[in-house]
Amino acid sequence: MHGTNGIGSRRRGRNGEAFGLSINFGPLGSWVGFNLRMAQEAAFQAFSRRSQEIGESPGRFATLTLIARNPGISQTVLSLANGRDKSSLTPVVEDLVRRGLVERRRMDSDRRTYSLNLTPAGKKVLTTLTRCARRHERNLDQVIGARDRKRFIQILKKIAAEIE
Amino acid sequence: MHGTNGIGSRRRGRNGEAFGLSINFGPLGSWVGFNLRMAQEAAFQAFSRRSQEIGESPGRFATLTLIARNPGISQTVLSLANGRDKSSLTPVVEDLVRRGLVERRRMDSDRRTYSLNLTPAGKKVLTTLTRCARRHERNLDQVIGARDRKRFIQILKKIAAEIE
DNA sequence: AAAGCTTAGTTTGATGTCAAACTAAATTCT
DNA sequence: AGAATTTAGTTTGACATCAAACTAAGCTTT
Repeated sequence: MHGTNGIGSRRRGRNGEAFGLSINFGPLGSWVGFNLRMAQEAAFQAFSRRSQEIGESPGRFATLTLIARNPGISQTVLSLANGRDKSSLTPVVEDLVRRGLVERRRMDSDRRTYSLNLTPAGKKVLTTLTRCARRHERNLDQVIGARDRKRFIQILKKIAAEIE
Repeated sequence: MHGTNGIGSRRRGRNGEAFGLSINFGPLGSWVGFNLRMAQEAAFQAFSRRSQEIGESPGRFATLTLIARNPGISQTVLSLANGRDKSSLTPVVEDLVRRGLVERRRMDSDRRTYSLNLTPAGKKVLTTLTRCARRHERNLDQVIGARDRKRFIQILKKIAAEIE
């Protein structure tokens, strides 16, 4: 605490941490919630820039990966896996289908359910996006350090799974 | 990697991690970006629920804290500290002023700039919110574990500051 | 001191998101 | 079998956010 936290000290980070002014963050500096948000935002922005360079929206990446890894997955399951509400998925899938990256057909067994699969074009786009994501990850790894990386991810998973 | 990651195993988490189905997360499971997003989302939802119980929006909390700790702060600096675009702050400040939690007056030295301060009512609300946030943090601490907490926050800060 | 540049904040338009209401299909109950 | 309930996906309405264009005030340069 008095851990004012070093942020106001001199950085040229992208979003919120650039200023020579010294800000008093009070308790925020030592709270997980706030730092989690700042880190997530920064990482997202970084990936966003990268993926826009190759003309794709960053949000499509997890969606395409999940479809690739779980062929025939339904929208509801996909939205759960992806941590978004199913209603958010509707326009995303629409867009992916429209652009010919995903194929979507009703299940025979249950005609409410859609079955999603990547098209060859979708696979190709995913390959490109994955390369891009790998560079991004390598970058994050450098910041985190190989020593802490595994533990760090473990904690993130634990938070996602267990927080009340 | 083969760390398919344990998520599909059995959880009742709030947002995206509840399902008995086993999903193949592919590389996502071991990537920082994805796990960061899932953790942030879960933590945010948890705090959101708590703060709504006391009738406040979760986003107001950091804003009020920063104003309290930096009396007379300007909107631009506040938005930087908070990691949001200055344009996002406009309606937030409007709302806080309207509800009598924040006082905002033009600076004498530079009449473009606003000078923000908490009103007594604002201080009171912040006290309540802070109590609520402390409970939330205690909860997070339990999940993270005292041993790793400090290092974990350090890494989050590092990501926020250094990621390209 | 007038012209041009910079800065603080607002407005506008696009996105992404959630939650609740809705539709249609499937299942369960009696 | 018919009614009631559940489930998959869509629609709608609210909100948060960003980025770019804008306005007004201040600063700089000549």
